Parts: sequence; C-alpha cells; structure tokens
Amino acid sequence: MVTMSDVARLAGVSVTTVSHVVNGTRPASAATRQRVLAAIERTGYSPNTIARALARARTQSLGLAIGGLGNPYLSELIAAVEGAATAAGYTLLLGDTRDDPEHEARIVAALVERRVDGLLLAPSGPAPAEHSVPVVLLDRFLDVPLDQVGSENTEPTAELVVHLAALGHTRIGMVSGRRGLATTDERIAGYRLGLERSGLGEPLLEEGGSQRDVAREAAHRLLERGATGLVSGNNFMTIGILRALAERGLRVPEDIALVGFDDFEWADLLAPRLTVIAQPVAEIGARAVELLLSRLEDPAQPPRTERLAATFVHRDSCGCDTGHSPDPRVRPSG
Amino acid sequence: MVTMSDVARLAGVSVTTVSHVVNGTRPASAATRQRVLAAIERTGYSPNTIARALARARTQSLGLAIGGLGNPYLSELIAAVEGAATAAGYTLLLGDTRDDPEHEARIVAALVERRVDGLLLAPSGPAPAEHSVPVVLLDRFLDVPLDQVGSENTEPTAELVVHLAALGHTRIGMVSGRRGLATTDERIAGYRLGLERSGLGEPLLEEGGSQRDVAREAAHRLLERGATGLVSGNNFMTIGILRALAERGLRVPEDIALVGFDDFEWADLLAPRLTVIAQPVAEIGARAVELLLSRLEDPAQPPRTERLAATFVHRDSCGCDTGHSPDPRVRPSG
DNA sequence: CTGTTAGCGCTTTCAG
DNA sequence: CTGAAAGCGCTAACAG
Repeated sequence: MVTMSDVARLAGVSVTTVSHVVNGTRPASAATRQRVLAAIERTGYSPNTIARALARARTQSLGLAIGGLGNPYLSELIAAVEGAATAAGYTLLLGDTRDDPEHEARIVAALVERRVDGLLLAPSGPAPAEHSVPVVLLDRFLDVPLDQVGSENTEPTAELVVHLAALGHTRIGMVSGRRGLATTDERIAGYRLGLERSGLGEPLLEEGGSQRDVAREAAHRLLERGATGLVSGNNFMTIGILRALAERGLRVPEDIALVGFDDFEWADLLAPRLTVIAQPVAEIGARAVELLLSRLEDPAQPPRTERLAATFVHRDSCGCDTGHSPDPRVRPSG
Repeated sequence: MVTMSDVARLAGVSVTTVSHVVNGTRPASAATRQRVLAAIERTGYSPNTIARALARARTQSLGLAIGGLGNPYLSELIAAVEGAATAAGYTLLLGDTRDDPEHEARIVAALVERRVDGLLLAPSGPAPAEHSVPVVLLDRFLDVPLDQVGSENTEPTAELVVHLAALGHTRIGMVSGRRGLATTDERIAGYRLGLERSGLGEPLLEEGGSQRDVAREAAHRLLERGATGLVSGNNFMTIGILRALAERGLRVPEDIALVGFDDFEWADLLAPRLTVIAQPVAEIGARAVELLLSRLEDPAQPPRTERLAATFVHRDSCGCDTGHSPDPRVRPSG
C-alpha cells in the first residue's frame, strides 16, 4: 500500500500538504498542487479511510440493522437507504437482526464497535439497547425519545376493513403479525377501529406471527370461524393466506375477499390482483437517512417522529364491482 | 468514549494487558483478568475497531458490490452473504453498482478505500478494475483469473427450450437480458442450443435489457413475429412479459407458453403458476463468501470458478399436460 | 506473567 | 503558502 508519505516524498512536500490537497482543506499554490496530484497519479495512491477515521473520529459510515434481510419487501428499503447514504458520502454497513432482540443486540454492538457515525434500526423488540451513537428507528415505532420514520398503519388498516364491510361482509377476519411489534399492534388497532366504524362486533383475530406458514394456519382457523373477508397484516402473510385459500379450493374474490398490508411487484399479476395498502418504502428509507444526517449535524434537536402516508391500491381481490379501473392506483370512490 | 487506557488505569495494569485479555492473545493470571474484565464492565468499554484495524492492517470487513439492490431477487443473496460474513466475524459493507460500470468503479473504489479485507462483486461490465484487495465475482462470470461463483446458465436454458419444443412449439422466442453480461450471453447460447437439439431453425430473439418495460416491448415484438412459446431471461423480464401478454388478452398457457429463468416466492401463485429455472441464490452468496475467506487465508492458491446447478421447477405456464404434479419441484419426465 | 515502546496512516494545531 | 510534530486508540515485538 502506498501511503501519504510516499506521495509526499515523491512530490517533495510534507504530508501535511498532501493531506490538504487531498481533502481540499487548505489552499496550496498551483505548482505544489500539481506536483502532489501528479505524485498521487503516479503512485496510484488511495487514501486510507481507516487512518482518516481514527484521526477524525468519524467514519463516514452508517449502519443499517434490520430483520429478515431475505424479505423481498426490504430490498426497496435497503436500496433507498444505500442510495441516500452513498449520495451523502457515507458507506453503508449492513446487519441482519433476524428480528431477534438478542441477535439484534449483537449486531448493533458490532456496528457500534465499527464506529458507524449513526445507526438505522428496525427494532425487533420493545426497546433497543442504549448506545453512544445517534439512532433513528425505521419501519417500526417505539415509545422512546428517538427519531423515527415509518408508515401510517392504523387508519389504512381501518380503511381496508371499512371497505370490505361496505361490500357487505360482516365476518371480517384478520391475520395479524407478531405481537409486540408496533406495526402489528397498530394494524390490529386499525382493524378494530374499522370494525367499530362499520358497526361490526366481535373481532375475528388470529396471530400469523409475521411468517408465511403460521399465517397459513391462522387463515384456516379464521375460515373455520366463518370469515368471508380477510385482512392480512403484511405481504409475507398474504402469501401464506393465499396458500390456505388454494388448499381449500376457495376462489378470490368470488368465495372470499382478501385485502392486505404491503404492496409488491407482483401483487398485480397474482391470480386475483390484490387490493392492498402500499407503504412508501423507499421514502421511509430515504427519510430515515435524512433524519439521521440531520441529527449528526445538530445532535441537540428534539427527536422527530414521522408517519408517512400509505396508499390504498385498489385492485380485484376485494371483490369490488367497481374495482376494475384502468388505473390500479386509484382509491375507491366510497 | 472510553478507551483502553481508561480501562488499564482503572484495573491498574498496562494497556498491553488489557489488549491481550480483550483479544485473548496472551494468557493472563486469573486475578488480573478479573480486574480487567471488571474495569471493562464498569466503564462500558467497547473496543474501537477502527484503531484496531489500523494497527492490525485488517478491518474484518467484506464489501458487497452489486447492481440493482432494489431487485427482490437479490434479497436472498444479500441475506446469505450477510449471514456468512457475520458468522465468520466479518461485517458487510454494501454498495449498489447500479449495473453501471462507471458507478461500479466508484463504489468499488469507496469500498477499497474503506479497506475491506475482500470484495464480492457482481460485475456490471466486461472487466472490473484491478484492485489491491482479493475479489470474488458472483452471479456473473468473467474471463479473468479471479474466483467466481454463479449458476449454471446454458444447459438449463436449453432444457427450457427443449421442453417447449417437446410440447409441440416450433416458434419459440426468447427475451434476453442485457448483452455483454455473461449470464445473458450464456442463456442465449443455451437458447440456441435448445433450438438446435430440437431441430428448430431460426431463432426468435429480442433484447429485453434485463428491465421490465423493455422486456414488455420485446415480448410484443416476439408475438408479432409469431412466437407461440416464450423464454424469459430473468425474473424482472418475466413480469414485463406477463404484462405484455395481459395487454394482448393472451392466456397462459392456453394461448401461449411461458417459461423463464429465476424462481421467486410468488411464482407459485401467479395467474399461471410459472415454470422456471431456479438458481441456488443463497448457495451462491454463501459460497462466494467461503471462496473469499479461503483466499484471504491462502492468497496464492489458483482461482476457482464454480458453477452451481440450477433447478428446473415444473409448474403450469409451460402448458404441460402432465405438469400438474402434486409436488411442484419435480423435473419433467422427459 | 506483565510492561515499555514504537508504530499503523492520517489530521490538525501551531509556528513559521 | 508550507512544515513539524503531536496525537487518534490499538497491536505486537521486545524485554524483563
């Protein structure tokens, strides 16, 4: 590895000068500047970010700790975060929390030891360990004084329910995600709210554990309890529910209506085109990075919590007569 | 931030000793060990990986540079890489090449400046810039003396074609990916090979640019050229092709047969269940990390190129009479 | 079994 | 406009 002093020697200047021309931190005469640049060129010098980080006490890197990297739903989020970080001159360190508080702690610790300047975390438990670096929560909210970004959950879920109710369903079931996650709890609250607004009583609620196969079984139970309309808590579970329906030979939406949280690339091409709530995933990622950078700049500012609006994407699986609109991204009229 | 010498002072030992008990690099008496551990506990000391990296000249981090992070197809790959890296005690730095050689160069340079110990790269162009760190190529092969892992492409594509031909199709079109990518070229070769083996002449080939909408148009052109069977070069393009077919009101497989490269979570639930070639994505990621670590251990060993077998996943979109097997992951009988 | 000491490569006062 | 020199926090000879 060629170092700064190699360059300095070759250019006949001090390392100080090299450092300053590399970073543009101090003017230099055109002549020395040229000599340094030439020396860099000739040697193929590439700055050692590690040494720089040690001297500057900042790494210009951000950590992203999130559960279930394998979930395709996250690819958009990750891409957005990476893009925003890169654009701002930061490198992204990635860690999978596996949605397990214990593993999350390990991952976060590793990221902190790596001295990331800030951390983006989708918390898998009720409270993330305290840390010495700025943290912004994304996707899932917590009752802590930290910056947080995520989607609106309650109202959209209520909308879903009200929509089914308006179509005449009286037994509307929900397959919820894992209890304790803010998103799950809020969507359940939305579900109840929707029932209430529609004048429907008894909730039909089953826990789908945010996992495909658990959701499949939950759907079966809901059907046995007489549900004619189903609300899914997230995309993974939607897949499981669809499997359950297929296993019973039920058609959507003729035999049963299905709506859910999370849009995905193929929701439009599935056997019934799925009516869903689409989260502004990319925006969440980008905004989270913005909040983090803003906090790095001004650590003293009060924490902000931002809820981004989700979109009702009206397609066919709800069984709406008027659903076959040419533009699938249109809200139902009523 | 509490440093090692804080701990040392508190424990009444030298930093050397602290360093050694932290790293287990040298025995220490039970007594001092305890004192050090206690001091660490009390101070909440967390090692500074940056300083360590500078002193050791290794960062214990790996870089992953890959195009189109937003592609859900990659989430499994990324998860596998992250898992393998974490398991081996490495942290993963992530960079999106945007599948653009120029941007790739920037990303790779950034990763190298970050002094990753090794780099995993899905090359977006014909030749990656030379670098001072070990590189293993994944997903896409290049004619360079580097370690490489990816899926088998040619034979599986040929199988797809032969399968359609065996069902009576004589005009089988292919929507290929972006030219110049090894995967694309190999799949095209496989397509030609399949035609040849089936005694079919004139290829019906259109470039889908590895993008959804380009593929949509390519599919339209292919249909105008009289194709009755379509082979898609990857999952993204499959979506575009399905859109095109929908636009023309063509049913799969009644009106037209469709098979493609890449399986995905929902292929099983799409309007026609898609017959596809499934790449061993997770294995590719995990294996790439293994190759990289092995090279870090023994830099002198000759480069290895590994092609992992892909799986023919037989479902309905090919229009096979015998296709409705209870187990979808069954090879066609012949 | 433990400590002294010289770096790792860069940044940044402070002094010219 | 430029340089000397003191670290940043840790590792690893080397010495005892």
